[in-house]
Amino acid sequence: MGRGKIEIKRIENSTNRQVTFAKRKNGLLKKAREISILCDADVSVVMFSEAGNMTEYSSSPLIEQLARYQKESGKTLWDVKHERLSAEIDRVRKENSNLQIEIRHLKGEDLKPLSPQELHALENALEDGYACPRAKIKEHHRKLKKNGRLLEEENKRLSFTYQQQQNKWNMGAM
Amino acid sequence: MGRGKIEIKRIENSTNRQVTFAKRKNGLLKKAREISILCDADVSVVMFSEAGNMTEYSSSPLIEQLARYQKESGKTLWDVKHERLSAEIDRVRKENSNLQIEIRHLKGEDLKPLSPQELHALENALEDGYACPRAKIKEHHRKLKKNGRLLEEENKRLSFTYQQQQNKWNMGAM
DNA sequence: TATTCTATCTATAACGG
DNA sequence: TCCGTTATAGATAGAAT
Repeated sequence: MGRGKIEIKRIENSTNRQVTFAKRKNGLLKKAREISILCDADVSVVMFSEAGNMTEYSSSPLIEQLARYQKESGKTLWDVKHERLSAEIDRVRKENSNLQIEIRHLKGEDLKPLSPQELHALENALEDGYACPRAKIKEHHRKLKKNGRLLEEENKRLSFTYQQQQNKWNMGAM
Repeated sequence: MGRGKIEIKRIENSTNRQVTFAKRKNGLLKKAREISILCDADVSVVMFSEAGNMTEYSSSPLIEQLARYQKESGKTLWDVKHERLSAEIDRVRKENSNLQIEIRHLKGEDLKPLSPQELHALENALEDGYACPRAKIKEHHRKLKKNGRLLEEENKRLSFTYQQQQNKWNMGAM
């Protein structure tokens, strides 16, 4: 819905991502309210933006819905919490370590333990679309500098114009 | 949306109410999935139909989102015994997210938000010592292939020697 | 009761300020 | 960043099956 169709995958542009979040957040809350009213259902929605801001909607106190959830699902949220949290820490730590390895590989370090298949995948990651990152960075940097120069020039022009204006006024005042 | 506009109030006809619940439930779940993917957000939805049937969607384990909810909202859903575990998860998650950003930068993506200082640092990371990772990878790959060939040759030599040995023994036994 | 159809209504992507 | 607008994609009410 919108001027163009979009694919459901992470929006790479951070500004667009935030804008879309704000819009869709409201849409989701509206839908949640509507279904709870229309169909006499209990609905809770809890959302965290990337930045960690929380939004919640709950047609009845969340705590009650959770109690109900426990009863229905047979999952004892509180009791097994410790185990699940520990498991999650393990998982996230492991992910962390994998990410660090990936970073080393992208920098060309620690390649020895890689299988030929993995090396191929790594080469592809660097070739397909990404080309040489260094070149991309340099180009981006150049662009920034260029913009910087343009702004400086504009600045000079403006202050010159301003100076002329001042001079005119001063002349008039004499 | 539909053949006619409807007012947002309890649907009195019980059959319609259930049909509408089934349809809108799917719609809500779809929207929840979409926003979590598009905007990299954590989203949980818990719904109970009138009949008490539960449906849940959670982009990450519900338990964690509840822990997070508790922290953000200041509402105590249960004992805070495990706050340290939650804090640790948050910490490692945040680190993960930073690592993912670093990976994108190393691949030359998402450079726009970087300050000139950060760009310099990134350039240095790629230049100092690491050179062009792609070249390094290729070289490493070449070496592996070469080693592979050497091992093959060594293998051939060994099996030839072994064959000779066997022949000798066979001769002796006859 | 669940699914399918489709006319119609709603949400929202892209854009402009 | 946060509105408002508009064209278009998507959701769904009502009906049929």
